[in-house]
Formats: sequence, C-alpha cells, structure tokens
Amino acid sequence: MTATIFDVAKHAGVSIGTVSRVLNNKDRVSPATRERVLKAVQELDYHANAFARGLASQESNTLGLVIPQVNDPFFFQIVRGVEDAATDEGYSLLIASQPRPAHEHRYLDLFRRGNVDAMVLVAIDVYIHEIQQIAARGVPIVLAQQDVGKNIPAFLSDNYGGSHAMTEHLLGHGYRRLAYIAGTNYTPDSRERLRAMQDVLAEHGLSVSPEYIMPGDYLQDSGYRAMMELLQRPVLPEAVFAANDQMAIDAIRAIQESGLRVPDDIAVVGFDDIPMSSYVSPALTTIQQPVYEMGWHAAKRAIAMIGPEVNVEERTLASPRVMLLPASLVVRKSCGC
Amino acid sequence: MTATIFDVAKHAGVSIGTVSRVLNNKDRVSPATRERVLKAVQELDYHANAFARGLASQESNTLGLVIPQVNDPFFFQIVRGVEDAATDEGYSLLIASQPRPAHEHRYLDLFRRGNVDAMVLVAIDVYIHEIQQIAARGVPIVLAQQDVGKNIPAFLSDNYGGSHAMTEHLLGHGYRRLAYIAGTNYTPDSRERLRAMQDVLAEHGLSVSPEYIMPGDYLQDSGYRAMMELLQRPVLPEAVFAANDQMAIDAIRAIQESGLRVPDDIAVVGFDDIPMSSYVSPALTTIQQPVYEMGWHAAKRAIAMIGPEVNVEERTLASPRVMLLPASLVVRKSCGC
DNA sequence: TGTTAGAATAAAAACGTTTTAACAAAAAGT
DNA sequence: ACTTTTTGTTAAAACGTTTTTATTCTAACA
Repeated sequence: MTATIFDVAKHAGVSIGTVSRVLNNKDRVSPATRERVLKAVQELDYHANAFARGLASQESNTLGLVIPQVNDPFFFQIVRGVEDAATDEGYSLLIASQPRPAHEHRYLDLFRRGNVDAMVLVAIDVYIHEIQQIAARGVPIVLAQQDVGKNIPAFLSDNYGGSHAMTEHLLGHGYRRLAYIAGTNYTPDSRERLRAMQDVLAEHGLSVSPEYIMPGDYLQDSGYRAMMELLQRPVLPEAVFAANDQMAIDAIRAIQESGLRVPDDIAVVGFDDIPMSSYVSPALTTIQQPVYEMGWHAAKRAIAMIGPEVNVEERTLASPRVMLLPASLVVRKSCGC
Repeated sequence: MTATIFDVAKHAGVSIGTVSRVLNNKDRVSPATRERVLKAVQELDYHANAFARGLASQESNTLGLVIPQVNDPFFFQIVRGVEDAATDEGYSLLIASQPRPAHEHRYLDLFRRGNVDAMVLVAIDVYIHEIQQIAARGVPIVLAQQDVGKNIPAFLSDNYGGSHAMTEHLLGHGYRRLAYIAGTNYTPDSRERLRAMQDVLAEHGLSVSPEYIMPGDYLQDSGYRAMMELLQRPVLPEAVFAANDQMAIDAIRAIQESGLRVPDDIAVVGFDDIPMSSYVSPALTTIQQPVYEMGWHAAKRAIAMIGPEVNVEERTLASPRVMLLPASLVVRKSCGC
C-alpha cells in the first residue's frame, strides 16, 4: 500500500520522530540525516496522511465555506475569492451548500467535527445560536454578505454608500420622480439601498412616493411584473432603481415591450453589475460590488483568527468587526448618460 | 474542551466500543444501552472527530474536486452538480483550483494524502502520468469535460452530436458558405465541433473553405477580431459558427458595427448557451450543454467506484468508460429563424 | 580526567476513533 | 444437565502522525 512514516524511517535508518521533524522542519536536524530522510521520502513517494496529521496536530489546514444553494454567479465570485485566499495561506477548502429548507441545518455538523480550522459563512440565515455554538468551540467564524452581530466579524458591501452614489447620479440627471423595485422580503441589502435612496432625496427636499416602491424577489420575472405595474401609474416615474440587475434588465424589457424607450422615456438602473449588464441594450448603469474581494478578505480574516486561544473581546478589539467594502458606480447607457 | 467518545462512554456507563457501534449502528446493541448512549451523546453535544474517524476507518466520506482556475460560470455549474451529487450521497466536497501555470501541479498532493475517497477532475490538462499515479493508490478518478483514455472514466458533452445538429440546422436554412471561429489552440472540444461541421457538409457534397476557418481563443475579443477578418473576404460567409457563445456574441457585435445585419446579412450561432445568450439582440441560437448534469453524473460515478478494491479492468467492464451527454440545439433568432 | 552543556536522535506518549478478538451471559439444542 | 449457539459487551489493537520526554554522543570546560 501507500508508504507510511515508518517505511520512510526504516528506509532512511532513522526514527519516525526524526522523519517528522525533517518534514516539518520543526527542530534541529543534522544536514546528513536530513538529506537521507528526504531521499527516502522521494524514493518511496511518501505523502503524510492527512488524517493522522490532523489528529496529532489538532489542526486541519482547511477552511470551511458555507454558501447558499442558489444558482447565482454572484456567489461563485465569492467562492473564488475565498479559494484564492485559502490557497494563498496554504489552506484547503471544504465546501458545503446550505440546503434549501434552511431550517434543516444539519450540514453544520460537518464543521462541528473539528475538521476545519475556521469557516466563512456566506449570506447565511441559519440560527445565530448554532453559529455561536460552533464559534464557542474555538472555530473562528466570519460572515460575508450578512451580519448577525454578536461579536462575529462580518464583511458586507457598502449597500448604503453604493445606493447613495447612484441616487445622487440620478438626481444629477435631473430626474425627480424615482421608483424602486425591491428584493426578496425587503432583505437587509434591499432595505439599505432603499434607505440610502430616501435619505438622498430627503437631503434635496424630495421623497419617494409610496406608490413607486414595488415589491420584488430578485428574480427575472418580478422585475417585469413590477415594471408593468409601474407603467399603470397615472404619472410615470422618470427613473427606476431596481435592487439588482436581473430585475433591472427585465424592467427594461417591460418598458420596451410597452413601446417606450430607455432611457429617453424612463431611465433604469440596477445593482450588482452582473456580466450580462454590459451586453443588454441599452447597457445597464449599475453598482459594482466587490464580490471577489469580499470572499478574499473574509477568508484572510478567518484564517488570521486561527491560533492562540484568544477570547472574543480581545479579538474584536484588534480590528473592526464589520467591514463595509466599497461599492462603485458603473455608468453606462440606461441612466441617460 | 469538546467531548470525546470517552466522555460519552463514561457518561453512559459503557465502553467506547459500544458508543461507536451505536453511532454507526454497525452491530447489534440492546435497545436499553442504545438509548442510554444516545442520551449521553445529546447531553454532551458530542460529534465524532473527523480525523480520528478518518484515520481509523480509512475513509473520508469526502470527494475531491479539481477545477481550472478560470472565471467561467460554466464551471460553476459543474461544481453545483458535483456538490449536489456528493451531498446526496452523504459526501463532503474538498475543492482545489488548478493553478494557472498548470505545470506546477503540486496541488494534487492534497489528494495524495488520502483525505478524499474519490475525485473528479474537470477539464484538467495535468500530466496523465500524475493522475494515474493517484488512481493507482486506489483513489477512484473520474474526468469531466476531458478524456485522457487509460481506463479513466470520462464524462463529456456530445460536441460532435451538438455541432452536427447545428450544422444540419444551418443547412436547413439554405446557407451553404459556412465559417467557423475556433477555440483555444484547437482544443479537442473545438476540434470535434469543427469535425462534425465538416462531416455534415461532406454528406451534402459541400465543404468548408479553409479561409473561413478562423483561429480564436474562446475569449471575448477574439470573436470580434476573427469576425472582422472574415468581413474582409471577397465573398462573405452566409453563416458563422463560433466555438462558444462569448465569441459568437462578439462576432455579432463586429458585424453590426460594420453596418451589416444579423441574421439578415450573416447568421451567427454559438455553443454553450450561457445566460447572456438569450439577452443579446438578436438572441443567439446555440447549443446547450448539460453542464450541471455532467458534474452530477461524474460525482455519482466517482462515488460508486469507491469501495471493494476492484481492478481497473473489471471496473470498466461494468459501465462504459466514456459517456457523451447529449447537447441540444437551442433555436433563437440569430440563425434566421 | 571527569564533569557539564549542548546537539542530535530515539523512544514513547498522546490524538480519538473503528474494528477485531475475547468473553460472559442467556438461549437453544441434544 | 451439558454442550453449543446466539447476543451483548468489553478490552485491546490498530490507524499514522506530532510532540514530549529520555537518551546518547560530542565538545567544552574546570
């Protein structure tokens, strides 16, 4: 079978402890033996068993990642960021998707078994209690795209700031009657975006009419439906701000099917900057979120938290608990520019 | 610290062997003791340590996945398929991205350490030798979107069949002068697609003119450049078949910028059916590949191969080594329909 | 020359499971 | 009543590392 550390030891005429020390260059070893061991390792094509190592050293060099089980390129970008950061730090990545019925969070067991040194949870709405329970086991946890407070670090994109910039931009175009198509159940993200919009309008002595605030669910169809309803209003809005690009793109379709033009008759803007947004016609003005960076930073932070048992308070004193990553305005055609 | 099996045993007044047997319901245990053990497990919130278990049982219940380090929604779909299948079988997923300089395949070490029971390699062009070496260690390997022969199962999409159908469709429109924009270095995928195209034409007593076969690299820009060059030809092609959608979409842009119309002047079709394809104008006629399914099947197959040491020949007798998943024609507007 | 300090290595003790072999008690067969 | 089987359980042996403690050997010191 596969060569073990014993085989290497015998082959090199040395004890297993020495082999281990050579491989982890932990302690002093004479150049001569080091070379003998290394040669044996090579000859036997030895690779230390991950389980034995994990068991003995109490560390896995593995980062756990939980992402929602949805088909969204958005999350793929986060995964890439996390993956790159993990690789960069010499960590492997163990992935679990949060199953659809979020209540059944048995999947967290995977991480309770101590086979990850830290974990990153993306947009997770599992009971806070469970998360804390795991954190209490000494497994550092970092959240991305979600914040549950309780001393757990969170990386978020600056929804408020992004929406603020976008609203300013729309006002700059001279639009005054702004409409908003919201995301699922007014999620925190969607709510923040709306709040910023309202704040900016208020700063200018304006406000968004309640009948211009439409419910949506982030999915294709809801943008279309919401827009169609908006088109029934006695006075049409001058610009529509959708909580994400998918809905914005569908809103454009609705407007165009109704014989109106974007942005000439109604301007439309979105949020997320998905790849498609630069291809639709007119190209969509939107907000780019630092998705990849979010994954990267979250992973780096999680890994940084591994190590000497520090109590939670001390930990969070070192660096801010919540990090808002800048969301930037991407100006294209659909806003009237 | 965290409760161990010893704590549970003591708490339930029983030996650790019994606890283990209860938890894995491996052997007969009296209902009374079973209940006592289960109660203790619950009270101590015990979760068996993954490393100890892995070390003792010699199995990880983990599936390894290697994907190219490229930013392609295409691969995300495969990951999802693999993930779902793994979860379905009670397996975890350990992911590694193949680093950009493919030659540096140190990342495979991860899997040499015996911490995965099987692995799925997606579109991997690492030396066959390395792969086989791992396979020889008894770790089942399945390839997706790539085939290296050598008794290693491979799941591919039916490039030939898809391209065949597409070419037939184009001929059905009455087009006779067909052009082809190839993928990177004429990859097997791209080559198969071209081969099918040529075969179909041959069946009809036609052929594709060499000056209509353009090099490309699957990326945005190359579609544009290739098309621009095609537009220089003394006689323009009637239809252009691009090896993927990204290039097709860019080819359309090139044509439109040159003042010609798609499909009226030149028809354009692609391959892959990326989300964007239904949104461009005109909507792109293309071939849909069963990407998710490929991941799913590859993972299922890999997991099925785990277990009693069977020699490779026997294994492959059971089911075909190469599986071509059907690629289907998605008819939209850009072909002239 | 004997003692001591330091370096290099070996031996042994974890790490927390699963699994195997051994054993006792109860049930069944003769 | 005495073996044989079945059932439930325990004790102990892996599993393959890392890490701690001991031990040997050299070199330096008094």
